[in-house]
This record gives sequence, C-alpha cells and structure tokens, in this order.
Amino acid sequence: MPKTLKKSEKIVRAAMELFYKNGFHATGIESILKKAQVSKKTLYSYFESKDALILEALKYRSDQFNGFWDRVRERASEPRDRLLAIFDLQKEWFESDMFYGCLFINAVGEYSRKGNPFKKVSQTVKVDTYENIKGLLEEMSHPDPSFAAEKITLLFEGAIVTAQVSSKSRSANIAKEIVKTILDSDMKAEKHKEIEMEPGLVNEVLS
Amino acid sequence: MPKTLKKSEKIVRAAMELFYKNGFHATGIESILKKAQVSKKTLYSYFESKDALILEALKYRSDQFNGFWDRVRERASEPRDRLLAIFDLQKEWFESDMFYGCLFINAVGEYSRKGNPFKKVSQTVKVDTYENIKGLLEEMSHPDPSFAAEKITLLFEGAIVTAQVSSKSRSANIAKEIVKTILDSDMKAEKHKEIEMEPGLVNEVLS
DNA sequence: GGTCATGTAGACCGATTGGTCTACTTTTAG
DNA sequence: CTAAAAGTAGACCAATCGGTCTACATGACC
Repeated sequence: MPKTLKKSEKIVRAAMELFYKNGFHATGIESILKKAQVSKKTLYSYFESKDALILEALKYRSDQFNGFWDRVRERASEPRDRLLAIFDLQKEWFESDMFYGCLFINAVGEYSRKGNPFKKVSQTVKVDTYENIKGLLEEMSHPDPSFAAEKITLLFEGAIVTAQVSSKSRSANIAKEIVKTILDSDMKAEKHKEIEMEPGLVNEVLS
Repeated sequence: MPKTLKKSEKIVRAAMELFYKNGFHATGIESILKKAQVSKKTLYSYFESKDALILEALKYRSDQFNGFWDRVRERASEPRDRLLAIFDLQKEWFESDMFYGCLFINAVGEYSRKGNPFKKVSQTVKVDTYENIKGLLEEMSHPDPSFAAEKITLLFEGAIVTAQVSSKSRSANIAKEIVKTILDSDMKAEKHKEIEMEPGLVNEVLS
C-alpha cells in the first residue's frame, strides 16, 4: 500500500481488502481504521456511513477489474486467443494470495434483497464481463456472439466459484478447455450452415 | 413449516432459511427464535452456540441437497438424460421463491479462512456433486469421467452463481446446452479413437 | 508567527450482539 | 394427582457495533 495514496483512497482500499477477505458484515469500522491507519473522524469525513464505504469499495474493485480486460488485450492479439487468455489470467488471479473469490458474488451472498445497491453494482460488473466477451466474439465473426458470450461468462463465473470453494486454480484450465470445445463446435456448425446455405444464397443473388 | 416437526429440527430449519436469505453474520439469534417460535433457552439447550447452529444448518441443507440426486434419477432413466435432467431441475430450483443462490457458496464467501469448519462442509458438498456427476458419466461409458465431471460440476456452479447474481434462471439452459456440446464432442472423439485403434487391437488379438 | 484546515486518539452514545439465568407455565409419565 | 421434564418470556450481562464529538497535534500558507 503506497504511502502517497490519497487518504480517501487509502481508506477505500483497506476497506475493500477487508470486505474481500472477511466479508462485509464481519468487517468492523475499527478494523478498517487500523488497516488504513486513519482516525475515525477522518473516515467519516470522507464517507457518511459504512454502507457508503461499502459502495465505494465495490466501485473501486470494479475499476480494478476493468484493468483485467486491458491485460487480456495485451496478452494476445487475435480475438480467439484473447478469449482463451482470459482464463490464463484468471488462473494467475486464483493463484495470487489476494484471491478470496469474487467480491461481487460475495456481496450478493450477503445482500440478496433485490434492488439492493450493492447487488446492483455487482450485476453491472457482470454485464460488463458479458459485454467484453461478446465484443471479442464479434471480432472473430462468431455466428452467435450473444449466446456464446452467455456461455463463456457462465464458465468464467463457474471457474471463480470452483476455485474459491475448492481451492483449485485448475478450474481455470477446465473452463478454458470447455471454451475451446464450444468455439470449435460453434465455428464448425457455422461452416456447415454456410455450405448448406450457399447454393440458396447464390440463387437468390442471381435471380 | 409443519407443526409436527421436532423442536430441534424446527430451529435448524428456521435458522437455515434465515442464513440463506440474509446471510450468516446478518442473522441474529433473536430473529431465529421468532421464526422458529421458540424461546432462547430452548435453542441453547439444543445448540451450544450460534456457530454450532450454523454447522447444523449447513448439514441440514446438505441432506436436503442429497434429495436432489434422487429426483434426478426419477426424472430420467438413461445416464445421459439424467445428466441433462440435472439442469432442468436446477432451473426449477432457480425459479422457486426459495432461491438465494447456494448456501455453501455463500458460507465460503463469509468464512474464507482455510480450515474453517463451515468451509469444510461446503467443500464436502461440492465433492458429492462431483461424485454424483462422475457416477453418471461412468454409467454412460464416458471415455474420461473424471475430467468430464470436473467440467460439468463447474457448469453447475456457474449456472447457480449466474442465476443468483443476475436473476436469470435461463443460466440453467445455457449450462445444459454446454453439457450437450461437451458430451457430443467427447463421445465423438472417443469413437474416432476407437476406430483408429481397432486395427491395432485386432492385430494384437490375432498375434 | 499566527491561522485555519486537516489530521489523530479515543471517550462516549445508544443499539444490538451472542449468551446466561431467573421465574413462571405447560406437558408428560408413573 | 403429582412431580419431574421441558417449555416460555424476557431481564440481564459483557462485548461489540456504527456513529458522534471533544481535545489536542500537525502542517501549509500568507
């Protein structure tokens, strides 16, 4: 934790890490103060309540997660390779000491009531994940990017939870293998479809 | 909640439902008493602490979940159909009003320290899931039941989390489609392998 | 050097937590 | 009928919670 961080960011960061590691309800304000090395008054000058701080911590994590997609693009140049690189990076995440599952999944676990602001942020993050994956599928001219993105997003989530509960970073490899199978199957099916449709298409153009 | 239930079961059941809906830390003893319509003294005559009650609630849920596999077997007779039926039943679960994600995933989210007894129970349940799926794969003579079971278990988890966070019961259908793709791909690959190997096998037998 | 915002340490508040215990009531069994 | 067992309601306890506020220290700017 760099010393040059702004006070507010130092607090949010400390809060996020504790929420992540110990849960939201279980994390007391006092422990955040200690970790951030900040007084109670300072914390409450930046955040009006614990709930407000939770919200900021989730947003902070959400911003961090955006960096993930940048790294995916750095890791590979072809869309298909990028889709697979997602799971290589995911595995590295699983193996880091800062892995306690997904903060957003954990948040929904503790705040399940619909309409809950924490849940809403979590849903937004998942939509972003879906959109990023769908974007890559469109780039590789996948025949059905929406459906395939749903599949791959589901695999992404499944790998996280499996890694979290069973402490198996291997789940990222499993998910990656399934993605390969899906993409091969989808692209092959499309090729068949194209071949089947070609005569009709040609006829239509000619007529 | 039937009136004929034993006191202790009434308590565990009420506790489980509240833990499930509102989380573990967020659920106070008082609210459990109210829901179970039981006095504090009675509760503490059956369970020595809240933690002990949490453990029993998790075990209770685990037993309930065992019934899931019975229903899978009732739903279909062929192993492959049973594998797919898992996700039909999962969808029904998602659409019931008693769906707040997976209690065990939620538990791990709140109690992440390794060695935690709640986490251990959760891991055991996940192993059971894996074993059940693997069993079905073995029945259908899948070429690699262990690996395929890992894949399908991951899909099972992914569907749960997706349904929980994004409130989409559709995730069960997505997972089911992926399972079909995986099984088709695996069984076809195996057929190829068999064909390729057949001559060698025949030669070996003949020599 | 003085001023003023910004910080710290932590006492304090009411509410709530998990848990104990007393006093009373109901149920059950011989 | 009676007496023990098992129940109830809820007072009570120390600890902790989120949050406020006082008293004091520090550092930047003019």
